Amino acid sequence: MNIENAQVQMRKGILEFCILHIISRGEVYASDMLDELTSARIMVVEGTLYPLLTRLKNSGWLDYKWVESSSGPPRKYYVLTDEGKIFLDAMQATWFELAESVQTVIHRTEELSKTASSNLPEPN
Amino acid sequence: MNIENAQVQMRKGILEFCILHIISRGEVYASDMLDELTSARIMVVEGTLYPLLTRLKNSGWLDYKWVESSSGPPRKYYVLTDEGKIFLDAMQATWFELAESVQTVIHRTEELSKTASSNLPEPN
DNA sequence: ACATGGTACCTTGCATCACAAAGTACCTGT
DNA sequence: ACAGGTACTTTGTGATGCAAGGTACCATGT
Repeated sequence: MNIENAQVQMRKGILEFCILHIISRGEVYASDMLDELTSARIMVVEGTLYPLLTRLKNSGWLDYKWVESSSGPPRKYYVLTDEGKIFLDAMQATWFELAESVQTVIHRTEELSKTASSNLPEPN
Repeated sequence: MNIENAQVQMRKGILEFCILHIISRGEVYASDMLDELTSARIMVVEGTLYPLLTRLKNSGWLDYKWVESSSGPPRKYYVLTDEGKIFLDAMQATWFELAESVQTVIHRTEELSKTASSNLPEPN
């Protein structure tokens, strides 16, 4: 295991949440999402995004329609279903709770590192 | 896929970070960690924690020593190695960047939902 | 000595999922 | 017809969370 791998792990699940968010704004297709995620510094590649979209579609949270493009092959434009909106709300609540839990852990470490310093050898 | 599953996914990777944080405070054994994580409302079970500790140990970020208990079997007390401290710092930076990226996505959705309302059908 | 219950750590097997890589298909310009 | 760009799809691999079951140690009561 290395740091890159750990960073990837940390992003899992968050990705799903961010993609739902982007789709909630209105109809978008995959390349739109890639641009948006990249600009938010959340790196994703096609091999991750397309299977993820298919999974969300099969779960009933997304729907799509084919739209002809004036330059290139047709595109799948995705929208959130009503169920998807409910799911997104639940994910957002989970995100805030998780962020708060992590903050709790970080904060407690900082608190304890003050009081616990008396147990450590003195610095040079 | 269901909401519970999605919540589990979202927690992946974060767990590793939180466990390193807890160990960074001083020597602890697995049950200590479970208590601490539970009190921060981050649910973990033994089947997750033990393999994770083994992985972190094998990666060189943790070390442990056996300590006799006055009541029960001996315990493995874990500490961070120097490499582990560096890794923890990197994980913490990643966490803050990730939280900021997610905040960017949420914020942009809120902004666009204001201006984009003119494109939607009027409510009844 | 033996059984029981509690604590602590470990292992196996399964399902999920990110990702790389390779493939398919459509459109435009020359 | 061919080349190049865009868009979507599929296959295979490796990592890993977790449920379930297992092993081992200790203290207590009889």
